[in-house]
Amino acid sequence: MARKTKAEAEKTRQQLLDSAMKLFSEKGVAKTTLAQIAADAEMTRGAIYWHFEDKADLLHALFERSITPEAERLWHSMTNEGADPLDCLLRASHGFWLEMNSESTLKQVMMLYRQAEQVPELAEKLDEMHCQEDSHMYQALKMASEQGSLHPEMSVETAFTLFHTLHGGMVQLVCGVRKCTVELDKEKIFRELIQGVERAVSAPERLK
Amino acid sequence: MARKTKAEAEKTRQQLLDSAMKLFSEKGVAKTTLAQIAADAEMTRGAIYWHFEDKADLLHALFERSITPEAERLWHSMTNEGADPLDCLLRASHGFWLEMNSESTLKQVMMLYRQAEQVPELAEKLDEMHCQEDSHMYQALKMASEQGSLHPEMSVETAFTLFHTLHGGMVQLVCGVRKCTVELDKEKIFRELIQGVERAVSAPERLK
DNA sequence: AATTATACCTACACTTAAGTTTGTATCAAT
DNA sequence: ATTGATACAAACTTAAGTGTAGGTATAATT
Repeated sequence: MARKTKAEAEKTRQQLLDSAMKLFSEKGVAKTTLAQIAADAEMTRGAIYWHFEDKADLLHALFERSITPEAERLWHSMTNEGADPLDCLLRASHGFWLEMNSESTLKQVMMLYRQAEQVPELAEKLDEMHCQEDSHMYQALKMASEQGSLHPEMSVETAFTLFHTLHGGMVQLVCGVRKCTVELDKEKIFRELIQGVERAVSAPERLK
Repeated sequence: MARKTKAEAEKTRQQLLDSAMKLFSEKGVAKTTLAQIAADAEMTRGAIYWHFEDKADLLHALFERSITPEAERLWHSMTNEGADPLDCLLRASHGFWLEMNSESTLKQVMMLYRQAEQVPELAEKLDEMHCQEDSHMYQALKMASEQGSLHPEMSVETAFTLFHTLHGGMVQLVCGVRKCTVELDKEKIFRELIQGVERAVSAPERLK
């Protein structure tokens, strides 16, 4: 076997990316070898080295393909024009948690995020994206604060930290090996959690 | 150079553990070689293989030395007999965050926790410890609930998840490569955060 | 139809880090 | 004082994974 048409070549490239995404997010970048990826895609390492320069380049390509779009989708849901900014954030968080808890690509992407921390090259890129996300969230909270939606003893920075930390914790809870002893109805818990967070950040008068 | 007295040998063993702790928590277990550890301790790998069976055994010894004591210290602070359980938890969380934010051994230990996830051997042991911690936190919250300290729309499970997730998020925030764009007065933020969490979980009448 | 560039596969060389063996200087005990 | 056990160092072996050079069949180009 040998040369294929351009379309076919692109298809194998995508398969390689699929397999890489699967294995990287499952076992981590460090513990996944190029041979394993090639095997999963029913190719050889030769194919990988044809389409990508090396392992880092492969990871980079994965970012370009799936992560950036997911990130954009995420913060679009946070900044729904017109609507109440605090409400948006709460809804977005709720949606985020629910989606993380399913077998979504978002979850896979988040798994990759964690793995990418190890690779300095990509850690920078991640930081950039995180900065943008953070900035959007911060802006939303600032708007909420200016509208008087925040609790008087809850500064914008604290509210930001609360959401920020909760998100990180959720990712860890779902993606991490860290099993939680207490298994229960996630849907209900997430709903109650959001309500709790609302009590934490909202101005009293906002909680009708 | 060669044989030393028992005291001296024990000293090098401790130095090896120190160096391992330092490098493991800094760069991760996978990316730290035994040669680097030996070099940092101004020894050779021979010394490591004398005192420990292999890399995993070295990690295991690190756990025995520092992690278990730290864990016990932690959940003792959560279950202060007599005092209001919810108050205990809130105080413990506050202290945890403050300590995590300094250059404490607790922080190093938490860094190790994250790294240990990669090693299946240790992941189990970690799970055990986490289960105990979880169990203690859960019990404290259950007591609080029975005393009517929890908000009517906040189940024990949800409160548990909130603390659990916040803790995980804090660890990630402090230990992770994930830099936070917004730098600010941590002391103030932590204080406000705890107050926020209290509003989230407490029964209305408890917030005099 | 002949040629060239593409899209791989195969095999091997190179690197890195773990693990093992051997050597050796010294402490401790007889 | 000799001997054996100890506490390492240094050299060697092994294994795994990366990177690369060469081959090859076929699509694309002329």
